Amino acid sequence: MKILLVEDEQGLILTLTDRLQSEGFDVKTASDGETGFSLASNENFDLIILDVMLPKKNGYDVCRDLRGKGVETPILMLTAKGETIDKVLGLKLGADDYLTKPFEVIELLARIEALLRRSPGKNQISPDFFRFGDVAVDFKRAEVSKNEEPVELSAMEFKLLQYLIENRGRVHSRNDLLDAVWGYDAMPSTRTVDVHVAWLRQKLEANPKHPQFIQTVHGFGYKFQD
Amino acid sequence: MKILLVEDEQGLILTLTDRLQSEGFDVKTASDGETGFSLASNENFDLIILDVMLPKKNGYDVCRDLRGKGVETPILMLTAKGETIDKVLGLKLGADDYLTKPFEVIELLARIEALLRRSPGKNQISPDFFRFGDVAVDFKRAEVSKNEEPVELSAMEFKLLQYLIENRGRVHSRNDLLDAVWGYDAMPSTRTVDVHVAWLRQKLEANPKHPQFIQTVHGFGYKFQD
DNA sequence: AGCGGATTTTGATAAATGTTCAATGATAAA
DNA sequence: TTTATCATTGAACATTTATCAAAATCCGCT
Repeated sequence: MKILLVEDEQGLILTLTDRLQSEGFDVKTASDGETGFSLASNENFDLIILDVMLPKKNGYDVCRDLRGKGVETPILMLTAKGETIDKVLGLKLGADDYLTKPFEVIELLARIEALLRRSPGKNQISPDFFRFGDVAVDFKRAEVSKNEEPVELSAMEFKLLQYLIENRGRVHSRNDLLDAVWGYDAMPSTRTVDVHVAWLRQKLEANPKHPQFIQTVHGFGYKFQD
Repeated sequence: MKILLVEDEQGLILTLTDRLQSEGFDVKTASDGETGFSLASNENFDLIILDVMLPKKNGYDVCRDLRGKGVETPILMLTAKGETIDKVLGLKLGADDYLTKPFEVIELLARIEALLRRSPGKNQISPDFFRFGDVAVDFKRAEVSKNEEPVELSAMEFKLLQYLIENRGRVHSRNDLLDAVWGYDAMPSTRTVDVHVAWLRQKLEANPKHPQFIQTVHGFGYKFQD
């Protein structure tokens, strides 16, 4: 589980990062609003912990703008004491929960747990469904749609897509893909994978020339990133 | 499987009803909260799809009150974009899942399947009558007619048709079909299924060369889609 | 049991569809 | 700018599916 912590108080960052990591979370931090916003919009977190008072861009703005961009990651806001009115504001802007400083770390953990538990789909064990951009993939039915329009994928295209999605975030060399998806044993070198990747981009990406999800990692191979 | 759809947007009602019915569900609709509530409390549904914004009584209230009355039918809430906080509220009130508008219909289908799979008494009742194109199938009598003219199907043809219809929408590999319809254990490879499919198409499709209902999914197998 | 017709299976071949490969041009790193 | 890597294309190639008819099987009947 990946958590983004947006907080400027150095001490709190250390305490929380430490504790969260020891709870098994993968933690990234940003110490100002702008950095937080860009991290949150470019990477897929399971939860965002967002302080209200931040340099450059305050928590409310970050929250509102993320929601405006369609980011649906649960957000837990941290407000300073006496900002009662602001809690409501935070919730209106799309936050999912809030916590008033100072707080007990254990309470934070409890709320995190609650938020992660109630975010459906995210913590699904066997994802038989996946959505990215305006593409929807149903693994059970071997069906893909884009903006409600069914997209026809060949069997290989579908298998490749499935593999990339199931192992998203990681880079796969062409050979790994040939091995994992095609079952070929280290065929010397070939453009087969490239061609299939190109087809997938053609059919699924908004702008195939500049793929947003099916990315190439120069010198290494390909990866899926949402 | 009976689904109650509580939604006030006429267009969405049509789209969803249509699709859900073609997936084999028995769909009833209510276009305001009160009607939805009374239908849900008086009849036994397997699933309720509940919009949040509704005339007369909003989705939250419907959800809370149904749970308060002891109705345990799984509820899938539809929230408008940006109502993030409301999702949580919905879950607190006893909803089982939610989906944010706009969504891809196949995502809704996937979530419905997941919810139904989770729910206990999932003994599916297969209808004893089915219609597609100008074909009518009577499962009880094992009779098929096309344009009122009786069509003679052999036993195997009929069983295959029935299986495809009862599991419509899903793709079945030849082996799955051999297993499910013929009861053969993974016979190596055979043209049996193909031939039977061809016969069904010959007898039932308007244009057997370009089947409208009994479709082939290259690389995967066959599926029935209406 | 044996016969005859209907049904089912099978394998061969044709048709449709999907995949691979190598050449070429484009792009990114050094 | 140079070099390495990647994207794209179309034609050759491979696989999968449709169709057909012969062979095998099943089934009701005597």
